[in-house]
Amino acid sequence: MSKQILPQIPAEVECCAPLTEEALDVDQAGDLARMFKALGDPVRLRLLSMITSAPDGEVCVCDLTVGFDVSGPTISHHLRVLREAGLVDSERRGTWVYYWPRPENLRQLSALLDAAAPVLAAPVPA
Amino acid sequence: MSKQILPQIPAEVECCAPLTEEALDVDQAGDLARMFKALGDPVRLRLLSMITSAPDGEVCVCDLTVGFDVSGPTISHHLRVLREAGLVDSERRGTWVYYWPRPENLRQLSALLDAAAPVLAAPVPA
DNA sequence: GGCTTGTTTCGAAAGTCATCAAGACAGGGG
DNA sequence: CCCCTGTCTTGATGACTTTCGAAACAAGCC
Repeated sequence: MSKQILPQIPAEVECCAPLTEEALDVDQAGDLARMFKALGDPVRLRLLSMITSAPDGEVCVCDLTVGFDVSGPTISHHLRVLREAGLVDSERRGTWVYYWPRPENLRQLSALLDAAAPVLAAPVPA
Repeated sequence: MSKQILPQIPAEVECCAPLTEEALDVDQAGDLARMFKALGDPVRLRLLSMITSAPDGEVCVCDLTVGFDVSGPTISHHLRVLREAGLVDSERRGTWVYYWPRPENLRQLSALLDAAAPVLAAPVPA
């Protein structure tokens, strides 16, 4: 898995001017938006949460298909989107395929949003 | 839907772990996915970064339209998506409209991603 | 009142996405 | 070797998104 036939896994995006100091440039915004877009679907968000909350640090696809009202191919499609966005990685071991998170990219998104939330309580106009 | 084609997980075994974890439930995933989806566009990400990095804590729309290759109506559309997702808020004051961030929701997303990034001791399979 | 500038809404064209069914591919076991 | 189960790819389709120009709305100024 993680086959190179499919292009464009952001290996690891350069880190990372704090959002509070300077606005994103166009290239950064493109890479980051692809990761956020991958999170912008309820099925994918639940899949990721199941992957990241697995006690073993990885999950078999056979455990992911239960509990969703969508077909197997659709799950597979969403897992591919998550993988190509750089949020998870996967590997076939024997009969089953396992997925695990890529913490470096998840943390990058987290740090970006944390920096985006103003520290001082904003003097919000009424 | 599609329940008919989901084969029951074989009674067996080591593949299928408990799966009774604290994964997101369906309602949470829907709300959160709407916010992530709003971030999943490069133009919106740059808009948000300009809003959150503003020294005054807010930005006039007239300052946001410069620096983008898209038309005014398109900027307005993206700002509305960010506002309806709960990531920013806005107000008209006289001639101009101002936008500012909503830190509580930005921090919620940040915390979610931070929790999703495993504590790095995870024995990631080779 | 009418003009000017800033912002949003409307309507439409082009592109992207989620989803399914059907079938292909991979690996284990008879 | 063929079959069975698990997972992925293909191809199609309906829904949604991005974007625009044109028009509407809002507020200030002559």
